Amino acid sequence: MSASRDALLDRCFEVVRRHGFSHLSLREIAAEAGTSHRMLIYHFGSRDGLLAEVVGRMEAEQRALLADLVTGDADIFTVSAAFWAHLTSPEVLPAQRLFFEIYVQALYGREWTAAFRESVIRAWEEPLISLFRRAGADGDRARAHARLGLAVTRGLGLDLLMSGDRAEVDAAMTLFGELARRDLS
Amino acid sequence: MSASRDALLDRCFEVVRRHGFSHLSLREIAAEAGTSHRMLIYHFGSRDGLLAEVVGRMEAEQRALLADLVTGDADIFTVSAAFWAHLTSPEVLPAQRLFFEIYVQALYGREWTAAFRESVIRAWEEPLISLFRRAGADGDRARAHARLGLAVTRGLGLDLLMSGDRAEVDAAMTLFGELARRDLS
DNA sequence: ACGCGCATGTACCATCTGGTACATGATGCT
DNA sequence: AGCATCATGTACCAGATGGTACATGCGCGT
Repeated sequence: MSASRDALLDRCFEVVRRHGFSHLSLREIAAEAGTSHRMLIYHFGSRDGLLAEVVGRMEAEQRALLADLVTGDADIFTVSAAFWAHLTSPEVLPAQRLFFEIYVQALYGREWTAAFRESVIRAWEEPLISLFRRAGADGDRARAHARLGLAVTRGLGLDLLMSGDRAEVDAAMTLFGELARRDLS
Repeated sequence: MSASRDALLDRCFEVVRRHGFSHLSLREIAAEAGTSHRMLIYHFGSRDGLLAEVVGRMEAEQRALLADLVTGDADIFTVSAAFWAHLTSPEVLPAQRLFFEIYVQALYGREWTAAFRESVIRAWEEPLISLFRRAGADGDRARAHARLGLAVTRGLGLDLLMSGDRAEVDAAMTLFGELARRDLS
């Protein structure tokens, strides 16, 4: 794809990451990204087209993160801790709002979220299950642990975003780590 | 407050519960509720005013539910099970989308979500903590359990809404129940 | 019966929306 | 040098948006 298009998408992604999208018009996104709405239509076809690509960018980031984390022989506890530390770091945390904003649009069945809908649960399932298997859980239990761990991460992430109570949310995550560890050994 | 206004708000709440709000204009909400946008402005002042009242309605429902659940001498496990059963019942589950949609708008600091922002974490904290205390956890641990339990409920609720995998999500919730119970006895 | 306040309809407003038409500048390939 | 492709600007469109002005109905207390 063309370089200018990529650069444009980068900038739009940054804009959306910072401000969200649901209350931003095409023109506002364009202005914030330093271009005209005409250009966004030209490159992405429509507002939804642009949002679909932005979502794609976010998915790609998540996949990269996942690949980064499960590499090598790290166990589930190490991976979880690194994942949580990453998600709640000051640079990444604000971007989590965007994740949930997209999530909600996906729940309403918006077409441009199709790819997101496919990946948001499934992409994490297999890698997590195999990590839990390695930690000693059998089939169904590993699956339940995977699902639960992901839910805890997202639920506590939401709490942290809303409340800002980092210490208390971290304490809850630590508690969960204890509970899970106890079950697996 | 006037009866017609209340009835109108009821209907708007139903509309929003079913379809969400972020992609609905004032006129569309009005049409769906069987009135004119003129009337909504008249009664609620503005679109945001209407949304603020809708959010108030949702908060009231949640408070009523909470009061209903913690009544009497039920322990935390009974309460949690009842809460989860309620949230995931076929009538209530779709309305959860709305909860998360409001949540996201609150994360972006929309003014009409002020009341929601105040209550969404705090209203649940104290009652849950005292339930966990009764179950044998001391101060900080009870607090961490409360926070974690709420996060699990919301995280798994999100998962269920997205994936529809009721059996697997229920299994994860059951697993969490086991883990927590083991810690508390 | 009358008046008053709540409720409602009609018509309008400026502004913004996503999207298009058309012309023109750049940029590189042959 | 000339041509084609990509990129971009300007101007426009029909329709929708939140909100307002003004008139008018309807029902109740007196």
